Amino acid sequence: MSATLKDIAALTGLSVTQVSRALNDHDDVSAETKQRARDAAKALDYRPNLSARRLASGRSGIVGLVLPPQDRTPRDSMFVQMVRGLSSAFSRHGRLFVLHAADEGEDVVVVHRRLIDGGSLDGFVLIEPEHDDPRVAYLQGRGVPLVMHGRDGPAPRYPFYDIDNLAVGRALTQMLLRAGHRRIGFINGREDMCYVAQRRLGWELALRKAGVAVEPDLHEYGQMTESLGALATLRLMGPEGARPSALIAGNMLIAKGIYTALSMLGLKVPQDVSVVVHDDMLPGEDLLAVPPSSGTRSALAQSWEPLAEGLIGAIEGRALSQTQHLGAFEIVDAGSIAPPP
Amino acid sequence: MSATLKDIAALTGLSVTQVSRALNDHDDVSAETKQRARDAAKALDYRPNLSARRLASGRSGIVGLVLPPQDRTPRDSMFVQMVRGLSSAFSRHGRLFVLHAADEGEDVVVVHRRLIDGGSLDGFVLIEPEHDDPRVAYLQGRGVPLVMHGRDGPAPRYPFYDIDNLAVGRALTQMLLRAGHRRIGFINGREDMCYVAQRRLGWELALRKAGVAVEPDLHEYGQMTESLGALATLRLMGPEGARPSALIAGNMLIAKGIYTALSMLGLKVPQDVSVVVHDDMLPGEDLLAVPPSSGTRSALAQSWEPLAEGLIGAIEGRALSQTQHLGAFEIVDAGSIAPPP
DNA sequence: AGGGTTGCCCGAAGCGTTTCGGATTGGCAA
DNA sequence: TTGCCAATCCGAAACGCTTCGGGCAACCCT
Repeated sequence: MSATLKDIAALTGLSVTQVSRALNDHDDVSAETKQRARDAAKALDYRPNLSARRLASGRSGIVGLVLPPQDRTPRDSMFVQMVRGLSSAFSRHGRLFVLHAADEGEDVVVVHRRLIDGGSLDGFVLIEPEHDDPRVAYLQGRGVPLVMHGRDGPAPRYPFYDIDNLAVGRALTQMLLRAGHRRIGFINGREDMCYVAQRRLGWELALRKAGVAVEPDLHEYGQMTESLGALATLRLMGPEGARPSALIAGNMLIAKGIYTALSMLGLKVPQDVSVVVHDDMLPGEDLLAVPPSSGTRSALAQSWEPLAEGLIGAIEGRALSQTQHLGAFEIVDAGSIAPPP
Repeated sequence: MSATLKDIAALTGLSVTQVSRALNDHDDVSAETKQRARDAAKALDYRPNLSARRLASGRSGIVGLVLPPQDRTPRDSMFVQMVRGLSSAFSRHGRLFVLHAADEGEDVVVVHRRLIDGGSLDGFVLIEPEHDDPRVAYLQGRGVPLVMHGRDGPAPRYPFYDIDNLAVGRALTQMLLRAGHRRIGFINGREDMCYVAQRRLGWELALRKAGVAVEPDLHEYGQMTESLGALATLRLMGPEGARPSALIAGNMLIAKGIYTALSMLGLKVPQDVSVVVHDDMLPGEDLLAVPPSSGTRSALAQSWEPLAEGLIGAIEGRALSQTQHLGAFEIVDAGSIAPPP
């Protein structure tokens, strides 16, 4: 079948040992030998057998992600984006990235366990951190490398890539405060998501710092969909007197819902209501209909490369500080903010 | 770390050989021994090391699918459906299913090759067959098992799961012919998809058999989207005289577009135009707005299990006839057909 | 009783790789 | 000369599993 180390050894007259060390760039191999081994490898179209490598060394070069079972369609296209991005990032680093969808009703931890015990995967990308995530506990308990997309708390003890969501929440709020708004509604994401809590905290801090009382009724949790945006807007905008004069949208879908609801209510942006939004810049999400909005912006697409680097770092045993990355976000002004009426 | 065969052998007093054979249910092991081995395995929480297994036997128990790089978002949610379905089906059969997204600009065959050479995957699920598919040629050339979702030609020489798309095209056409229609438009899928060609053929055959001349202008190819449905409808319905009196939609999205366009034109279904559609019964595709339509119906969700069985059959060397499955489709009457005006 | 069959079991080899410990040089200082 | 060091190399063991070939009973048939 495929060429093996033995074939290269035979061809070059070296020993299997030395060929292995040469190809893996160990440092007790002369430059000339390394070259000879590499040439022969190329000539024979050698591909290392990952199973054998894994068996001997404990590393297979394959990493993976387990898709939680419960999620529903609105996020599907994001998952495909993610898989594409991670595949590509890991492949640039000579690793293989692979996705496994957990079965309905299957415990996610058990799935990870199966993948590890099978002896096939070197590490995992985790998404959607929970508070005191059981996956983290399990993987760390077994000494299996992981990297988290997002994080639980400001300084977790695992590799991660995240943006400063507290700062995002604060920035969005401050943009509105600066325009003179005092009653600022926030239509956020699911309550159990860590980044959602962070953004809410940012909102609260900004309000307090501006001397504005925090009204919990002005904050809405929910699955980040267009209908959440619309329904929550209708609710917030209900009683004329207590209406917020500005709204923060957790993402573009929510913003879309907000615009729909506001137009139903006959309210104009920004004359009647100001709107800001955090934009993940997901492509292909049929958002042509959404008017340009001010707010914060940070491409989710830029997280795959740092995630890959973080996981590889963890696998290779680099220090925690080298495997934790914080992404930046921009502030955009697109004219959806005006002083309160 | 994890328990090995040796541990079980030590615990039971059996040899490693016999334990291996017992757990793999070979037939020269007594029932009692098998039970003893299984009990010990459970007690020690034994999980076979897939790398070692693969190395020794050539099989890892992992199968996969390579996501072609070019596809765009409308299909994303279907991919996630598929990954979920396949994961679950294979896991029922004790296999691990895994997805790898090919990188932009990467040759799909090369990706398959990497996966095989790594020595990690036992076989592949292929989707979206092309004519003389290079992936099939490559995999068959290397003796790697595969199963196709769909097929190229009526009786390909590889395992597959498909429905009889020629019959679907014919059935849809005949439903309309029986109601008296003679000018029947067909808004189909992408020309390079095998099933699209089959359905078109069914349309042609039905028309000819009914003594109706085939007018190529009444047939439209394109990416199966709502906008294709709408645009193609506007085109077909343009010149008053040559209008078809009935339309066939390749899937529900196209049907949605058809309904939108017809209502823009002020045409009513079924009084002015009859509509039939093939429904893949994909959940979560925001089709609430589409009126119930007559046509054919076949749940895509039912293909994952036969696909899994087909691939496993191929891996285990079963005969081709046992690994080729044809799914059924139903005919539904939902009142979207009337005699031509 | 001899020969064949059947049922159950085991030792050892081998899959392709990494890695541990040592072996072999040549050069250079003592 | 001797001893020592660095630079290179190699043999052999190990990873956990499957499988080939054979062994040893116990049984049945003639």
